[in-house]
Amino acid sequence: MASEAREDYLSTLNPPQYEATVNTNGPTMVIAGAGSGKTRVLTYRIAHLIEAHNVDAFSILALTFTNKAAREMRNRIESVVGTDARNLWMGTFHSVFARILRAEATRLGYTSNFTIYDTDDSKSLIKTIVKEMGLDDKLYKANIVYNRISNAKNRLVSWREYMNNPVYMEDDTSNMRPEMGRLYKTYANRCFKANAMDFDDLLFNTNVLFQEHPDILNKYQQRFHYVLIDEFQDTNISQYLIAKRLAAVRQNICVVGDDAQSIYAFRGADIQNILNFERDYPDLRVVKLEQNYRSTKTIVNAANSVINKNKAQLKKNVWTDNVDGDLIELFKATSDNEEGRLVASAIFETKMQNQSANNEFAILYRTNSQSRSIEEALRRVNIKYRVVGGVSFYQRKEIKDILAYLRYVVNENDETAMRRIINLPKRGIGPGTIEKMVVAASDHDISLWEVMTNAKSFFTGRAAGQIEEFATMIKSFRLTADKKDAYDTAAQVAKNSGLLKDLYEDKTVEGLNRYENVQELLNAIKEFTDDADREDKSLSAFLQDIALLTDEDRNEQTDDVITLMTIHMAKGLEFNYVFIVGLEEELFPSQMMMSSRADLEEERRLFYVAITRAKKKLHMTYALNRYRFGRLKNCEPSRFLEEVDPAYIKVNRKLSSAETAASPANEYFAKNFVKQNKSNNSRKFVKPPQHKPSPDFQASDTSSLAEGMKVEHPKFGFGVVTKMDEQGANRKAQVEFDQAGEKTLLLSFAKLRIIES
DNA sequence: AGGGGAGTAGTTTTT
DNA sequence: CTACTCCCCT
Repeated sequence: MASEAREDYLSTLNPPQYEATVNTNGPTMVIAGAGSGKTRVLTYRIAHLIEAHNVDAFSILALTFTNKAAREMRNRIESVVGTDARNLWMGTFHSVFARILRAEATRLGYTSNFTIYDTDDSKSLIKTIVKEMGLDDKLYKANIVYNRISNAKNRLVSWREYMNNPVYMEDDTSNMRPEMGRLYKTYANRCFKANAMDFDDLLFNTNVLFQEHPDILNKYQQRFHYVLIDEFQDTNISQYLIAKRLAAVRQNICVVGDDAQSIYAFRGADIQNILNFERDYPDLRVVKLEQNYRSTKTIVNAANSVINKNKAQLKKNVWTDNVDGDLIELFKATSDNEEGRLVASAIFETKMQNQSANNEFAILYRTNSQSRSIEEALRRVNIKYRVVGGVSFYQRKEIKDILAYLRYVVNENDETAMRRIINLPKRGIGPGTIEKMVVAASDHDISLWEVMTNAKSFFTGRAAGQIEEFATMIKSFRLTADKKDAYDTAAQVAKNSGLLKDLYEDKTVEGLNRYENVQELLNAIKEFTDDADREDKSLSAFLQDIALLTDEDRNEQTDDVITLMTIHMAKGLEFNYVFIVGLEEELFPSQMMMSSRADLEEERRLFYVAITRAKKKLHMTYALNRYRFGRLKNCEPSRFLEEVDPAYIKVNRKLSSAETAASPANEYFAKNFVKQNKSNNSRKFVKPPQHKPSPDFQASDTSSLAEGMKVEHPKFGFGVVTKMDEQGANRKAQVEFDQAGEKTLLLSFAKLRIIES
């Protein structure tokens, strides 16, 4: 089977795909539209390196964004080149460089079994520090502080540079948070003392390592002859610099991405990387993949009509040879509950008509909290589903509790883990006592662990004895960990710590569930130690193994179920039938993303990603009322709905409720969308009168727009402003167009040329 | 120290 | 609506 693929993998490629696959040397950038065979190119390129150029798999470094993507790519390469694929250095940035950092940890003053803090760990440490420094925790919220530090690290700004940078300082002062720099410093020092790195440190410290230790950089430059990066649009500066340094000698760097699908700017991803890339490598080979093999013409064209509204983007023309397909169906619901019912019945109908399986469907939303009403509706009609994401297994409290024990057994300096477990189950060691320990440690300039082992000599009271008892227990766990494998240790910890007993005695439904979860964790550890191929079965090895895992690495659901997930989670996936729900202002686009153009464009890219997940048919829904914070709020349809070329949309009137709130957007729909109650498959539709913008059309500055002015709109033509609605960011104008009738336009968005004042 | 009750703030996305 | 914090009482 593999040999067959071996022979003709090249013949299946279209010309640009072929070009991107066989030109393996020198810097290359592949701009790949949605569904254009991006992964194919990447996998075949690697396969080609191994097969045709006899490149050693050990010298190829391929970096992806998720573990899942790495795993799938490795499997696909394996099906072409065989087991050689296992020798590839392939994984997420975080996992690959965590591995390198472990090997070189001592050069940076860490030990090789350093702990990796996840976001929760980081935030709880920040909370502790804010409290210790006596700062207002309403002002210095863990989220805000964490994001600020994270952004700095992702731009490679150390705490020292941060505190010396007047721009940051002024920024913080004007935000009433002048202590941010000190928090960054303290947080960084505490992580270091705890022998711990957070997610951002894994990249930040790799940069430090390569910068300050040229011999190490050189070693890895010699090792990796080829560097490939998937989802390049999602990389941040820190990640880009690592890759650039590694490829500096041979210049064999290949990046694949789609600027239109960049949806992680909030996490530091920088579209600028794509532009910098062209600047950094003048003799760059750029290949564009523009043919979409995934979706119908309707879907591809509708998606294009949306993404074209963005200003910041590379020129690209995504097209397809596929059939026209069904129109996009738009449902209006009166409430989130009705939205769920509409979706459920549409799924039911589609299944009946097309004999389609559950796993051909996906329901996509902006926020996880939207799944609830949908789930209820699906349950009512007995459609099986699974919710991807949300609280993952490794984030569950009971799992984090056990893992904190295990982490503390491995790393006695892990302060965050210690704080989590020292009074769990209750041992009479409260916040006051912990405070005393911290003071004693800093007074005598010793570690917390040293204080704990001799608690009675530092302070009196009943708690001191409890602490020593706890320390003794941890010591016994460490003895076990030294001699036995991960499973034996974990089993002992679960039993002797008292955690398992506490859970066992809780006979509520949730309690039972938690108990089962812990058992499942123990099973996972057993599986780990039973793996014959594994050399290191220590607890430390297990913790390293799971530190960067996320939920989807565990559930290999092959069941025939519908998938519910956020749009972010859906990136890279495809489904025959896709439902995008909750298309309402302030929800999608999210109200937190409406204040700047850049943010709004990111939301639009997110919408683009959602649309392009669909192969055969797309449904979109919005609700006029929705529960938020337990209160019923009324909502307006999303502006994004207006941005889809109406030619590709069919408004479903049969199912939508009769009365309409008189919102501007509703009027827009009433006027612009053609009602089509029968013939689902009809590809004929009446286009609304389309205006061709004047050749010299240019959007004017609309800040002084007033009633009575004559304007031109690129699509609606000429008209007169009949009413202004001045409301800060949501400034709107009502315009009576000669051809297209009356429209309400959002001025932050609509392009208008003022013809006459 | 810890449990219970009242009050309050928060929901954007994730390696 | 829920998860978290604060405060009071034992």
